[in-house]
Amino acid sequence: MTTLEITTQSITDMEVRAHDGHHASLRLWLRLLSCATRIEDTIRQRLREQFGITLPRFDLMAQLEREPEGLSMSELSRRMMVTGGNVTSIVDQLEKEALVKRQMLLTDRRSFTIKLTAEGRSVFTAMAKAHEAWIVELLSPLGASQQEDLHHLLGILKSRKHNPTQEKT
Amino acid sequence: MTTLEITTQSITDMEVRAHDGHHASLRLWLRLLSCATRIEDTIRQRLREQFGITLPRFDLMAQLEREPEGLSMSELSRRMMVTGGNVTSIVDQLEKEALVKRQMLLTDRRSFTIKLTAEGRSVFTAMAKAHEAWIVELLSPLGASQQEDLHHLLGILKSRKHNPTQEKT
DNA sequence: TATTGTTATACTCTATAACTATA
DNA sequence: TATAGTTATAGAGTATAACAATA
Repeated sequence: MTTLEITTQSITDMEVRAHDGHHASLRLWLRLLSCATRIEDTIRQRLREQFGITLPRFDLMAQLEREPEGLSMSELSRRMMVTGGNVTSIVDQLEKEALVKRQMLLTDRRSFTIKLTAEGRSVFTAMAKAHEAWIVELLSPLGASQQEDLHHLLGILKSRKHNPTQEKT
Repeated sequence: MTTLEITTQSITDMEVRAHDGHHASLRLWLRLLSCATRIEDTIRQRLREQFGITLPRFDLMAQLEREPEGLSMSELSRRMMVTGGNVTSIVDQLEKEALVKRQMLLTDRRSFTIKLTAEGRSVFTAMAKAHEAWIVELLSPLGASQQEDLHHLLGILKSRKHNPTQEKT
């Protein structure tokens, strides 16, 4: 992409080389972002059209699906990386649709456990199946070994922690 | 990631293999999404903290920066893939800050051309420079040749068109 | 009639901060 | 005091649809 052409004038050869590397990184980033966004938008749209659900609600249900014992609000907040108030509203909506339930805790009356309802579990299973098929379809331009390569490269990229709230150097 | 474990019981070996491939695609997708989101969030946060600007406004300015002749509202809408009303509000905000300007068109009095102001251009240059350095930093876990590999693989992924509003097969 | 752009409205997600109840 | 969760508020981005002006 040429979205971000540099406007610097009169630079040396070394700087040119550095800028070339910079531009390569930029192009890579724009391509990465574009791939991810396009797939995400497709998923988002299909989830809404076919199941009347949003991605955050789907994600919250996915968190619960893998934890049959349920999760507390604060744990959901931590895992979904959003603040508590937002979890409250997402859980409210899902509870209104009887897809999840709040369960009192005997040990701590401030807290409770969020679980999928039976219906929530069954609905989620259907959604997850469709979701998985969409992903397979959308990634299909890449063969299996290419997907492995990509997985590996992204693993390296992911390995370095980005902690924007704390990192300073 | 194991976010979306399948709950199907009693499946045959072939189905297991298919599901393994499916799971591999899912894991790949979740990793891709996670990498993109983490970088994007970091960029978003730094743009706001250091320049008081949002990503869509930055993106709109980037579109204008590469088109010295300016762009119409509808062309901006097309390129940014958002509806017209949203472009109006983003341009309104940028115009209020004197970073872009609307310019009357003599040939069509319904339309006009959006351009960066001199200040907008200078501000954008500074932001783009910082932005580029952030990208270089955030992609630095990967070496140059790994970045090339990643770029290539994503190119393949991107090549297949996803047109969610039209595709039907 | 079709197109350009604006306005109005509504919805979702998000963060922040004040608040209640409990530990 | 600290923690769990809720509520209230505000802001951004988005889509849809009705609208005015012009082509």
